[in-house]
Amino acid sequence: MDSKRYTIQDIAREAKVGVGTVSRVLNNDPNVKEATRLKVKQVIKRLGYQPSFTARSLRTQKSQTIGFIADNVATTPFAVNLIKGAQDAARRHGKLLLIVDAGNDPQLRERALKSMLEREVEGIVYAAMFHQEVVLSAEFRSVPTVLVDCYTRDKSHPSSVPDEVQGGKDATEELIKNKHKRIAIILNSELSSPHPAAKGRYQGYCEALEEANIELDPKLVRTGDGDSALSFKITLELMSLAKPPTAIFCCTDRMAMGTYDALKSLGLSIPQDVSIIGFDNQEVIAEQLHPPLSTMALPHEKMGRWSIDYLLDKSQTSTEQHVFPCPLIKRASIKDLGA
Amino acid sequence: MDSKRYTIQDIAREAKVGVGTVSRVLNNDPNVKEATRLKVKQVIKRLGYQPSFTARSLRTQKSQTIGFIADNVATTPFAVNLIKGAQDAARRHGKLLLIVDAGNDPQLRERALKSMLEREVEGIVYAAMFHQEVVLSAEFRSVPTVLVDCYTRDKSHPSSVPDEVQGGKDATEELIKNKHKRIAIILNSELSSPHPAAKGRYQGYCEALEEANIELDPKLVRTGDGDSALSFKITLELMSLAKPPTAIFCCTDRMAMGTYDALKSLGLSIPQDVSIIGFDNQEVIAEQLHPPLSTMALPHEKMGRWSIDYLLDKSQTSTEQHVFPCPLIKRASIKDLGA
DNA sequence: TTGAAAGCGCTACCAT
DNA sequence: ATGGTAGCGCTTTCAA
Repeated sequence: MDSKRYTIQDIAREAKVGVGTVSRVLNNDPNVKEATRLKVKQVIKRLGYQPSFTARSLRTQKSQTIGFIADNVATTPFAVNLIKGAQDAARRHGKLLLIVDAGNDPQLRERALKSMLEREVEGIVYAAMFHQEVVLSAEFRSVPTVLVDCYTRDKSHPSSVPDEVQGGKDATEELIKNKHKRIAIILNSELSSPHPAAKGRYQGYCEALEEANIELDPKLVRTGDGDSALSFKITLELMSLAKPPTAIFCCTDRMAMGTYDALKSLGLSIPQDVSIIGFDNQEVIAEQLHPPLSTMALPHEKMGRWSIDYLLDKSQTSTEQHVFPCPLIKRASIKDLGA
Repeated sequence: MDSKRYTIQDIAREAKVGVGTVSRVLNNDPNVKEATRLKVKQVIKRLGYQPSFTARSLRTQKSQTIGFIADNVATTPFAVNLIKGAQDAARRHGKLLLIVDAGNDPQLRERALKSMLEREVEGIVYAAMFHQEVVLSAEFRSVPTVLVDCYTRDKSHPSSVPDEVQGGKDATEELIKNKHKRIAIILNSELSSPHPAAKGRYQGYCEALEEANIELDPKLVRTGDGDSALSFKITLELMSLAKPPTAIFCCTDRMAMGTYDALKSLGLSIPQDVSIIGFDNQEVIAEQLHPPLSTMALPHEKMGRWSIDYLLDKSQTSTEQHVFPCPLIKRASIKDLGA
């Protein structure tokens, strides 16, 4: 292994210059004669010298490192795009990410923060794996912190969240555009739950219906739990209505799986008999379903990217609450009734 | 924000002791009088002093940090358990993970390694997101490196990979145990491809058949591409055989989705008419499928955990190539023909 | 048991 | 344009 690390002194001695000059070469200081620069660079290359980030950090008080605390990556794998976005942005800025998954455990979260603070991170991004309100300890005030897919009640930290209302509205409008009038919605949780997703998506659904002058039929709004099994059952019930829906808005791609199954078990085909739109764009489902599922994408990658950019650029000066639109991903689960 | 960070000097002055003593208290050195220790601890607490990791690292040449380079987390979300396992192990050892997703780009990979080396990481774990051979630059020899879900041809780095053969064998045996004799297999890639998964799982399938004295029927072995669409088509063909299979081993849960669909479109039910076993235990599929899919789990979390433990404990002394078994996850897609 | 002092490898300032 | 030097905040001798 690494027999011996060279230091800036070794380079200086070998190149017969002062350490200051070596440092200047390292940092691309223009005040170095071209000849000297070349000479130094050569020695650096020959010895395979690697500057010590630690020493540099100590001196400059900049770690070039950002802490990323996630609340539960493992259980919500499709949210990894959040990390991908954050990481891409970090790389552009020349930073590295110290990532820890605190698994929704407040104690782990504090310990992670502490470890990161010790390492003098330049900031923290705290990411929830689904849209929710969070409460952060006061410690988070000691370092610039930006929130992703979550927010604090007092909006004291900058945050970025998906636009659930617009998503719900656009999904419904897509169905309306295709001349559907009897549009069922299967919510992903109780409207009374604290999670903004169900509430927002439902509100968007209502708004779209209203603007299109379609009367909301309470029989067509049902409450699921986000999983396929219950959605299967609900779909069966929906289709046994006197006037069954021609389209179903599943507030979760996972629920769409159950709905697909139920419809097929009834001998109905998608989208000929019933059109479906999902939400989340959980690729492994939406792309593998038969036919591929049209759905609203969560802007995970964009939110991740934004969080780093904002942290580095403006988190000192404001606490913007940024809302990202959820784009429609068209696939093949919607039929145009007007055609 | 952070008005002013205190240093060890501040604490020493305030507690009227030398910095050495403060340092000793910080590091739980037994050679400190209890009274002094208490006094110092009090000042530390009162001032909210946080030791600087950077300074400590510089002095001790230990960063307490490990680099984790992944080749493509984003496209293979179910492999995040790998990160989870690594991170849990790291926490137990009091280390933090510097994670970068190099997205299968060798150049990014080198840059990531360089950044990590600068930060004086104590080691690197390089993780592929599916089982494969990798070629690593010589740079990786300058720091302890352990491989996960991949290996180098010359086995010069310790590595951990899933036991594809055992997985394929156990999957097939589970079917045989349930009295199936006509067992089809849908491979996830060409046998000639460089990926060990298809080859290993197929080998396990052959071994299980042979040990049970079941003759292998070439008509029952088909080559898919890992996705549901092709698997759908293959399943249709399989079922139109003169003697169709009573069970299908899908080498990928995603392919099982297509198989489910095809079977249902034929009016066949699972597992009454045909039994299915998958591979990967991609939870969002296996759990949401109807009925839930029995499948072989990839030992991602265990491999991740092992990689850190091994790195910290023994990577200096050997280059073990560790093979982890793939456990069977029983759900409801297999019928016992003997019952 | 404790304090003082010497660095860890680097940057930045002050001379020259 | 360059060299010398003083720290950054800590740990670890060495003396006392």
